[in-house]
Amino acid sequence: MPKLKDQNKVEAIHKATIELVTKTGFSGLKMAEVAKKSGVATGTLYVYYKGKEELINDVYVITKKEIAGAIINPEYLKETFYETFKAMWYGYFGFCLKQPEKMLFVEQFIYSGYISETNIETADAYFESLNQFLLEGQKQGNIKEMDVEILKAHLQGSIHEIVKMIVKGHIELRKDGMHTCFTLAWNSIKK
Amino acid sequence: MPKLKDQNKVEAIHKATIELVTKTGFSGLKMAEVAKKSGVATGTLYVYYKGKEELINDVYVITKKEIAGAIINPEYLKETFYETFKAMWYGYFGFCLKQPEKMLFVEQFIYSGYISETNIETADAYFESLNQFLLEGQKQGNIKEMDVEILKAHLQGSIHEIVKMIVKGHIELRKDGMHTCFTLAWNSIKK
DNA sequence: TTTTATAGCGAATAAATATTCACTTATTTT
DNA sequence: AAAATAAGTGAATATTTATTCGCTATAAAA
Repeated sequence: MPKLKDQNKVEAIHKATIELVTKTGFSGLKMAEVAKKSGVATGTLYVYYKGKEELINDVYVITKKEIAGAIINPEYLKETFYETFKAMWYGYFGFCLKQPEKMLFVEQFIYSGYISETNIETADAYFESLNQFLLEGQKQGNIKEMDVEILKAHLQGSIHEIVKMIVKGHIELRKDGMHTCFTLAWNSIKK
Repeated sequence: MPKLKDQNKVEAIHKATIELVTKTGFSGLKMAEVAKKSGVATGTLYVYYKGKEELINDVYVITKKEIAGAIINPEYLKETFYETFKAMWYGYFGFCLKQPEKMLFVEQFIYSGYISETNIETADAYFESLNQFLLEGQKQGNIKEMDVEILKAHLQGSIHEIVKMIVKGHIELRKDGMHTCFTLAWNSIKK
């Protein structure tokens, strides 16, 4: 029987793809660069993927799932809504700070049309339990009664933009900096 | 003496550039498409610009200036900090909602490295008086005392993300929807 | 009204980049 | 240890896309 595909190579290809797309966008992603950065030959990329588009779609779904996992985590379930929300917020903020390239990679695709509708739906489904959590918080009177999609957009937009500024070096995050940012978020949504 | 450059053509080229970059990113921008969309020949683009990079840089600075004008406007100066802030927030939210492609165009360039350092500085200078306004609000005790860059990132991130969701059709903005969004913003920063 | 300089054109060319393919290498099974 | 099968290679090819260039049209000046 034959040689098997190397999981390390797959991961190296994914990592290189994410980092390069972050810098250049999808159209700017060069297969030759992905190959070089991940330590394989260009031809090898076509052993793993049909082409550039399939590669991107695959990485997109995997990354979205990983992001969902950074927000939705059994460990974050606490006694009160506030405590759980706080754990989730810190979980996601921390993830973005540690791996901003994944946050940026996923952001790239809002209007691109490169990700297939099916893959977008698959990825969105990972976030369903977050909706449930927020709706329950509204019902219990913990947070403002309003369109949950707006709430999520507001919270995510704030985190993403702040993290971007930190990564760019425009903001220096001090000791209590993360808590200050959390307070902004909580004060905006609490009832 | 010769024919003069046609200002209508310049504007058509800018408009086409913004709309196309929004969809495809800088690397995905095709000169042939810019030409087609703006109703000129590809060769004409090179009468106006040295090449793709110069075109992008030019449009970037112009668009950043326009965005600054949507936030910083003498008409927005009111009696109280709250009222002025509200006018500015509505001004910018309204601008993004009306011309999301300009918001998205400028967003594209955070990590791209396509905009020259000089042009970034030129563009950033347009926002200086916004910093002054926020610092004054902190001194007067109207809003939280914290890094103004974080404040701006938080507010901008929220607006951008909400507008993106509206434009994508994921959120439907009802009668009082804009006010709901404003309340999120104000509650987060007020003291 | 003639001259002249530049706008404007778009097919041709040059440059960049995705993909293929004939070949080599490694691993598993027999 | 030989055979078989798929991974892995990277130079060659195909495709896409930026830029150039010889030409025409037009507006201002003489």
